[in-house]
Amino acid sequence: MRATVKDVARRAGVSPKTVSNVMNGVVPVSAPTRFKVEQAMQELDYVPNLSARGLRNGRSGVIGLALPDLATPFSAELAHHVVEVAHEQGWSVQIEETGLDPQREQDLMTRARSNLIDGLILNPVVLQESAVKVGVSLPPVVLLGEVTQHIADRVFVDSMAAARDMTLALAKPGRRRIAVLGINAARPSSTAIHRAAGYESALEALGIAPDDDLLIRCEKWTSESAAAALDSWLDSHPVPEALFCFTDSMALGALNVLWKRGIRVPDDIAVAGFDDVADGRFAVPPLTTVSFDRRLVASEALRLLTDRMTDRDSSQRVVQVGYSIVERGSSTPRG
Amino acid sequence: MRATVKDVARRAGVSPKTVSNVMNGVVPVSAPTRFKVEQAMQELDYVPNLSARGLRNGRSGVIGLALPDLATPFSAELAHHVVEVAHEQGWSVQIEETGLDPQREQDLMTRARSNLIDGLILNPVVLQESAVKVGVSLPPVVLLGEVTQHIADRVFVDSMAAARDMTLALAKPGRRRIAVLGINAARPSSTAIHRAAGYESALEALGIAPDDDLLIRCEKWTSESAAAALDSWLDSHPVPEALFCFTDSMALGALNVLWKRGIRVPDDIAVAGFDDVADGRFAVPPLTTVSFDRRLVASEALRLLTDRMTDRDSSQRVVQVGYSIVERGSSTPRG
DNA sequence: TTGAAAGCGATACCAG
DNA sequence: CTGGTATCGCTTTCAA
Repeated sequence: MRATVKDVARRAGVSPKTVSNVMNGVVPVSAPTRFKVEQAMQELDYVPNLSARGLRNGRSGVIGLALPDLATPFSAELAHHVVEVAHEQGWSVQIEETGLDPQREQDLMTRARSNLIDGLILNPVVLQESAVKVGVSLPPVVLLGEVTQHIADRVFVDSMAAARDMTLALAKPGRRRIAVLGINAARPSSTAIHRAAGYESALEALGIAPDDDLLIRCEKWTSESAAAALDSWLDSHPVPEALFCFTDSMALGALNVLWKRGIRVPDDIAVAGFDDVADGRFAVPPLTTVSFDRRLVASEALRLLTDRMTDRDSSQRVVQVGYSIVERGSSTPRG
Repeated sequence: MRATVKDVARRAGVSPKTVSNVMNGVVPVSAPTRFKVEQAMQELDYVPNLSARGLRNGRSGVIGLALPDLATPFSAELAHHVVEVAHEQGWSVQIEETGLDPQREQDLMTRARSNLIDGLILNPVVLQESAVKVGVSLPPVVLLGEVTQHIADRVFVDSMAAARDMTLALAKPGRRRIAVLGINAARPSSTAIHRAAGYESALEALGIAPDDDLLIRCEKWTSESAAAALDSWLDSHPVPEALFCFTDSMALGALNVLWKRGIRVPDDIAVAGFDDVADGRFAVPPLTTVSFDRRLVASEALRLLTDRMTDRDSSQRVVQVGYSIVERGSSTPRG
């Protein structure tokens, strides 16, 4: 049987309370007592039962991280940073995948109340404003991305400005037929909406008339569906001068299709993505993209979350993380 | 304040035990009683406290998944499948990263005893046999990969046979100078050892004398370090006829370096990886690789783990998952 | 500074 | 089929 505080207390000749004091280190304990207790813990190979502690404290030491799909490089890199930052501060991370199912996002907010999670970092895809409202009385939630709501704390990158800047960068050498890949008309994600808006705003600034034929739809934001979407689109459209993909994963799929068709990048078409994932840096050619500090996103999210745990009533806080346009070989002549 | 079983019981006019029976559904409950209880739960917006349940049951409903680095595509895809499979069966998944630090793997086995985790799926990099031994009396552990030990259950792919087959496939068109990338001499991982052994065994079968100059070292198995390793190696070595990278991530880094140097793939050099990650399928050119069913790895690991929870004393079980050589454009002439 | 006892919320045992 | 009651392991009043 596993040792408990009682066992440790008995062996050390003290009370359970004292053992607890030694562990938590907030109430002062005399050096000899502390030593006895620590020795007893060693001898009994004592490990505290976190379920019991969680029950008593009302806190579990675990935060939830909910992402659409852990397998996409962007989510994976984000999760990596959240896990690292959280561990540094003594938190464990429970991973949830929401897929493309709005219901799952709802469910999660409920599950978060099961007290196995002290807070939730949620990267929503299709979260409606209503879903977040349910969350008011629940454990703290920090949203990642550009969800328009005014209740939960939030960390985001200005996707619209970034998309605008990227479009402008693609247009700079005089390119005018600029297509975008990633429009998801069926259930538009707020991210898609913002990036499309940035693209359109750039066209307007450039005096380029918007052309619906240059909006390439792609419901799932994976390399695979992006490749399929672009491939079939190219069957009925001429090659544009530039292609702005709403994520790097989609851009990698696009590069593959273009290569297969013998369309040269960047000579025949410039390609850009968004997120600056590792594989984009090593793509052939290396991918031009919008870069931002994912570790900062992770650490800010965690900061907001832990702050919120101690002060549930302060007003909503929003953190904006900067970005930069990184031009690589997929949009600039080989150097 | 949150509602408890007591509140629900009071409102439904029954005892707490009955509420519990309704929830767990194992003991029969009369229809009217069940209805009253369910209504009360609805009205009070009742959500069970999992910490309390965990304390009482000795089980938390959470499994741990420990990976070296969540940001690598292979780990990410694996995690994705584990999370999905686990959720289907009602488990939550806590993610831990071990990095390259053996100490972290040790720590984990201890942390798993904190009762917040009912079992652990561990993909070790450098776990020594001793580390697993500590785990005997602990919660169930399932190891992923080719760790040579005889205590914990394990799911693995025959890396050595796969590496041999891949080397033979690369050699088939008469290629003889076949280099490998991924030797990590400093702290050899068991995976590296197996794949290197497979490579050597293939050379022997082919009657090719092993050449240490063709063993390219690379301590970290990322695109980035692979690219750096290959780049500097090429400074002092002629281009080999083929390059077998121990993971797809490394192969992607290699493709990038070769492209930058104007070395054509597969015309000048054939390239292959291992793992069949999504980005490899869309690489330029698409990557030849060793493929295996990651979802099967995940589901088998979970099955072994849950079996072990109910029967801690049965003998070690080992599941081998098959593989196949997938030849794509990086090793075969364009079709 | 330390000890004794209560209680967090859910479940299992044993009656009825 | 249902109700009381003890209990899981830890922390936290309140006293000493």
